[in-house]
Amino acid sequence: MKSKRQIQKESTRQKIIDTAYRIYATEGFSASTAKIAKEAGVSHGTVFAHFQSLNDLLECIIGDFQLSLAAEFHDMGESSASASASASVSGFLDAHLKILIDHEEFYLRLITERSLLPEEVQYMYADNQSTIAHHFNLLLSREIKNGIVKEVPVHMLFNTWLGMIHYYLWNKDFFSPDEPVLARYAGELKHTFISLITK
Amino acid sequence: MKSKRQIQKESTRQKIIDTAYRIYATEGFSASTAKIAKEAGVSHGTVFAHFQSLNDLLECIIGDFQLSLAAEFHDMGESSASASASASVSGFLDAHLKILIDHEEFYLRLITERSLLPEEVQYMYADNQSTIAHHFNLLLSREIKNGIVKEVPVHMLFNTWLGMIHYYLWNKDFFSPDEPVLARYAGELKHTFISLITK
Amino acid sequence: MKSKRQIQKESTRQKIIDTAYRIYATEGFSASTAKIAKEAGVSHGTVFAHFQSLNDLLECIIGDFQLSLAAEFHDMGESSASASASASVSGFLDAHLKILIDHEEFYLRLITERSLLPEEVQYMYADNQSTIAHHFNLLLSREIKNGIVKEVPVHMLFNTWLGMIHYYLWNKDFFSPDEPVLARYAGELKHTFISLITK
Amino acid sequence: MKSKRQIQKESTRQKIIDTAYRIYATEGFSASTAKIAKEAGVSHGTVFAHFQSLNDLLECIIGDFQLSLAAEFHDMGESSASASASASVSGFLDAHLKILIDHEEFYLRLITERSLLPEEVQYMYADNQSTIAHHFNLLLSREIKNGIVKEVPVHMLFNTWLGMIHYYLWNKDFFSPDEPVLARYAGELKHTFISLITK
DNA sequence: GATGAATGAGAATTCATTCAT
DNA sequence: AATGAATGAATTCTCATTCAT
Repeated sequence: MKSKRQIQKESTRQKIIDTAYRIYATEGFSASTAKIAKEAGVSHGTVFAHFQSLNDLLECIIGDFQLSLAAEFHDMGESSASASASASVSGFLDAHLKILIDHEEFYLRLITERSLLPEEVQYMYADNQSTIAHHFNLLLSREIKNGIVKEVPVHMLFNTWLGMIHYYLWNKDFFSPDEPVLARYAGELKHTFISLITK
Repeated sequence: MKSKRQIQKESTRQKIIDTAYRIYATEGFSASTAKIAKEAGVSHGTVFAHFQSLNDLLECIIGDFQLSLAAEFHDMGESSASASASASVSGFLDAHLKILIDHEEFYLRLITERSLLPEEVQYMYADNQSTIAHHFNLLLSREIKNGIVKEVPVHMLFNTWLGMIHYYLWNKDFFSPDEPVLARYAGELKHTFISLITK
Repeated sequence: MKSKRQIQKESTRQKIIDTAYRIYATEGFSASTAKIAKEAGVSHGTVFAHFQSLNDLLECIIGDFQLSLAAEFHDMGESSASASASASVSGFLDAHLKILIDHEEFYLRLITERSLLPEEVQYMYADNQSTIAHHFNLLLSREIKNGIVKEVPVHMLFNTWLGMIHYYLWNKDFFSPDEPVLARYAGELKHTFISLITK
Repeated sequence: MKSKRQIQKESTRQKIIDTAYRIYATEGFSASTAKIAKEAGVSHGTVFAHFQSLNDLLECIIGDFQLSLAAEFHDMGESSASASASASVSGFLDAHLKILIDHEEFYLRLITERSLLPEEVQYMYADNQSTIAHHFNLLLSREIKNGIVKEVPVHMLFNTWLGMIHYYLWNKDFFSPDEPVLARYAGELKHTFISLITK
């Protein structure tokens, strides 16, 4: 049972988190704490009442993001596993792309402005990738055994796939400066990847 | 025949450039001009005596880097063209990797922090990539015609290759925190890529 | 009812304003924000917490000054109008001089360094002069009609009067280096002006 | 007999002086020594080989200006004295205006940016005015004795005249922002002044 | 005598962080 | 718990001045 005060506190904290997420997604991680406070409708000091430092805030925002992404990846894995027989690599790639497309803006900031982030945060996502890697690898291993996919170490296939996606995100300004990149190139990316991995 | 003063001036300029290059490579492009001056053993003002502004310094350092990289890429293309008949994709990938391996640290910063850099510098990057893409595509087109490489649009092959490399660079801390990544994974990357693109 | 913090904030702001006013009056408008902060007993950053920029500070200080001067000029006009029949040029000049005498130091800086000030501030000056010109011209027009004052365009009479005053202010160091000029020469200035304009 | 070296030296000095004068006239006294050197076609250090400090340069430039102005005023006085009988106040004012019109640009900088100048220089012109004042007063005294000009202390008449002129110069941006003020208002100024001083 | 590279003391401004309220 | 005024270190950049060449 939470006291009214605790509820209030958590609501404030959430307001800060939501605002920070939104501002970071749209303006990048160099946004000032003062701006976040203002947009969140709280005082500047309140930010530091909830987060010891800017680093803490970043860790929280980015950590939360990674967690929610991980959860989506997990669900994705589950659903493809539950429909195991019919689970296809194609369907998996679609699901993966969909998730990234849904969070492109923030994800893009994360990979393009990584150097602005505190060290603790910079590599958080590493853990995260393993969830998706796991399911991906299961699926691919089966296809390799079935003789459909080339006999390439599955982790390399995964890295190739992620490399392609990140390359497009990272060069968004080149590929698609004014609208989301992933949605635009999803088909081409998937098609190329499948062409490459199949015998 | 240079006067002593000209030599000294160029030496100072070079000290600044070298120091800036080193600091940018190790700490990233947000290093302050004051720090560069201090490490170079010159006064803060001297930096601005040689470069009108921080942007100018960045343009110079990054521009020089891009130019030297472009020159190396060009030579690489030439040598593979001169040995045209025997020119192999494999050799090309080796050459490409070698160049990047030689400049890994700075190249890593460049691709990691590109979005934080002034616009003028960002364009250089794009120009540069097209040089290598050109040679790469020529080679691959031939191999496709020869029926060795899969019929995938060559630009996608290029993007896949660069994606892989950048992915490993970008995740250096995960793949190889204490030593250069590319040297370590060059073989695996090349092998994977060739396995994928060949029929 | 103001909270303690509001009072303190305003007190700090006032400290900055007062100090800036004093320093500008004594040393001119090229005084640095650091100096103002130090003399005001606040940190340098505090100046920018209260004023977005140096320009804003100048606008505030000078604007306030102009406004208070304008108010005094306005009152002066009113009182001479209310006593319309008996309103004399002589009284008007006395009132005008009195106001300037009260603010001689800052007014001197304003007319001496106007060209160095940001544009926004420069316009204030012009507006201000027109207020006093208006009342002055009304009075003089009547006297001209009455045949007391020479038939010279009233704007030229105004310019002559202001020219005389500004000339003495501008040459304070020559006329009266150690004490206010206007107080010292008010009588002579007024007497000369009246002698000149009367037939 | 000057050695070649001395001649060279003086020529360099003169180049600096001429350039400084021109730049100060057109851009104001905040022009940097580096710019003056560059425009003069000499090295930055050369400026300081000829003038111990920026202040020295300013003193020289402004001093020279004052001297040449004084010389012109002196000649003006002589010519009006030589033609004594026919010398008129009107002619004198014309001559005075003409000299100022010829040097309006620099003179304007001198009176509008005085606060940027070192103290030693700020009041130089005081001495200068006495030359013209002398002739002016002689002429006016005679006219007063002749009953043409009002019996007002001649120094006040002089100050009034100078006040008018300075007022127009000082407010050039208001009276005539894009072309010289004095030439434009010379007639009006003179006419007003004469109207005022005559009985 | 002339050079011009190097200097270093400022200049305005930003911003995460603190703490009395 | 929330406030927000105050802090001060850090940033880029300017410029008169010096001195080895």
